Amino acid sequence: MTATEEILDEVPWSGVSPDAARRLMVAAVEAFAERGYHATTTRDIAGRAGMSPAALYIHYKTKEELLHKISTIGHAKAVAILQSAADAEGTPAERLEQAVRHFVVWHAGHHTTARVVQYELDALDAEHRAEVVQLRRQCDAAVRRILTDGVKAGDFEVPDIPGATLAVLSLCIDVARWFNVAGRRTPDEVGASYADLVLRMVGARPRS
Amino acid sequence: MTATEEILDEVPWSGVSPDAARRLMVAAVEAFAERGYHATTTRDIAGRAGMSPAALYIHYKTKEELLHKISTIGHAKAVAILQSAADAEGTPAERLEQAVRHFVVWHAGHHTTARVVQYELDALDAEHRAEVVQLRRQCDAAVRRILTDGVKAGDFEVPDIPGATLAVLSLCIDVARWFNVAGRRTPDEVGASYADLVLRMVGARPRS
DNA sequence: CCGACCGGTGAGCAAGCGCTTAGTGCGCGG
DNA sequence: CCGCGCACTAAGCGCTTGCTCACCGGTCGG
Repeated sequence: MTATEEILDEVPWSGVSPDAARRLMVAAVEAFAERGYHATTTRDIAGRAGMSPAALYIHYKTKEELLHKISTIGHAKAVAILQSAADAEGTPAERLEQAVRHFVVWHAGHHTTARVVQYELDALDAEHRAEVVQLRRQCDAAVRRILTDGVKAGDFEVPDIPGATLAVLSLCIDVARWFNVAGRRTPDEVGASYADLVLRMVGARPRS
Repeated sequence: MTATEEILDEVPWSGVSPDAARRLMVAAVEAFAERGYHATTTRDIAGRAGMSPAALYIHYKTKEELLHKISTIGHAKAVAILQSAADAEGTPAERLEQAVRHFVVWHAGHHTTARVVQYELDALDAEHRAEVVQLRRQCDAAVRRILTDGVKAGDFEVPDIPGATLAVLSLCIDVARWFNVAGRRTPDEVGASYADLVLRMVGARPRS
């Protein structure tokens, strides 16, 4: 099994139990991704899960708690993907290639989840948002570490490492916005293409 | 006056009249950018404009019409920036540099407007959304034209022109999401930096 | 000097929202 | 075969929402 298949096979909330709570979470992810958090009603979520509106409140205190749980699970996965690439063996170019490819494959393959995770952050209340922002900083740190290593080794040519880190993450994250299952590109293709684009952005010397 | 200053000086809705309608539009842009379309109430918009809730409906039929007008004006500006760069004299690299720089300067300098324009599209009703999607296609066409010219001239090395077009626009658009006035970067700096990154992405030969 | 006009207001309607509560059906230990 | 616990529902509460409407005050042509 390839790393790509691993990323796509795993349903992010497979660890959520009981079954009814998971069904509600899946329904919420779909609804939030389609219409946005504020435009989604608790009745809509419960309806998609085949339950009455009140059932939601047996498993979650509020609608916002649902979003918070989704966001936390999603961000944890993002951090795991990027840190795993940053910690991997190999040249900085290989690690950056892996980071971007896996990160993009995840955003494309799970674009409904990713859309919620990346674009509904403002709907969280202050405390929960602060929690999630911490996880995002870890994403930033992982990418920055790879770039720094590459510059130190003389493999990358990057005048502004924080700026380049931001641009790389921004490029990958925005995949969740435009990726469309009906489109011609598979997650794998986008991942490979984006890895190539990013290596060029950081001025990686072609492998000899 | 530099092109950058021109882009930033012009308030996008300076052509909106009468004065009260413009004040309402400015208020709506701020509110939509801060909290999102669905989380913004008509009372909030009217309040920011210093008017009663009912005043909104003298100048706009619905809250959605306000969003539609904002979106149309914003997209028209985006199309103008990109087409102007595509039509400009100069090498493909120079035209691409100008397109990205001006587009990014606009997204950073008017990041509240840009956020609404780029991220609240789904809140439009079907007919209005279709209208705006047409304008977005023109953005795509302008960038694609520059890339095609560059490849034909042998100046760029791009294996997948539609894919690269998408990536370039995606990178620029996402600036509206993360750009923060309190941050250290000015719109000009981000624009210059992003133009450089994009030229690398398309494998532009360094100018001789 | 007047009355038509028009941008703006105060009050409020119908609908829909997040969430609660009293009650129901069902599985399971004794 | 009973009765308890619990996941779940029907009904609905209090509130906010987008939007409306009767009314008001300043301006201006005649």
